[in-house]
Amino acid sequence: MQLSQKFYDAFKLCGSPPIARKLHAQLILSGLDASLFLLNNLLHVYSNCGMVDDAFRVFREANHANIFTWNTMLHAFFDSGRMREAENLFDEMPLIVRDSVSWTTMISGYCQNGLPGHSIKTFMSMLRDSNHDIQNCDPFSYTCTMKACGCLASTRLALQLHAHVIKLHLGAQTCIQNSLVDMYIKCGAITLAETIFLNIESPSLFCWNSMIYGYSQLYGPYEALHVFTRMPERD
RNA sequence: ACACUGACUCUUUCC
Repeated sequence: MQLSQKFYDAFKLCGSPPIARKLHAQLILSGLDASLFLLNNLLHVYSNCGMVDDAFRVFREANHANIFTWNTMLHAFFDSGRMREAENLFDEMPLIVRDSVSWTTMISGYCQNGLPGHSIKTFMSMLRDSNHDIQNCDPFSYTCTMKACGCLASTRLALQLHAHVIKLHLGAQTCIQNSLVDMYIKCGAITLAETIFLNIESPSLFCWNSMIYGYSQLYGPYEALHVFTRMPERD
């Protein structure tokens, strides 16, 4: 077995700061810290262990950062609530490097840090600034944006996003349907959620849970329970 | 090198 493979496996298992540091030291000693692939994995390990500063040190010392390096670091900052640093990093990213993952990380990062309004603004920037249409058709960008819309509880915006995903022919994708249902529920627009839900041949667990939540909020526990009993598979 | 980055619901007993 290759040594690099061993590092890769060890990174996958590593969940504690002392082990992370030890692996880092051994990576340097072995000379394999020249491998960007392994450095990217180390970056992810540091991020998972809540060691953002160590992650950033690895990032700065990496000679030729690729898209994985940038995006992993971006996510690391948001994960630890360091939004300003995430923003700075995003601004520093060369435009050629930025991809739909970078944008989606920004959108979801703001939302997870309690700033759904920023998510929407970022989404608008994405549509405006990235000329590549392919980059604007990533379903993950829309699931994250719709989540932010739900947090804002804006039915008006929800309808616009809905029209947008239909126009891009993303409406048949399961994750998009999940997000549409949940977005409308969070906006309190249960009729619109039902319209989507009833048109899905086999709704996912995500959808069912969103509907149950919606009914419980609007009609109380008994109606919610009624929906629950109609689920084909309960867990 | 077919390995590395972002999602969508609920839950996750401190009181």
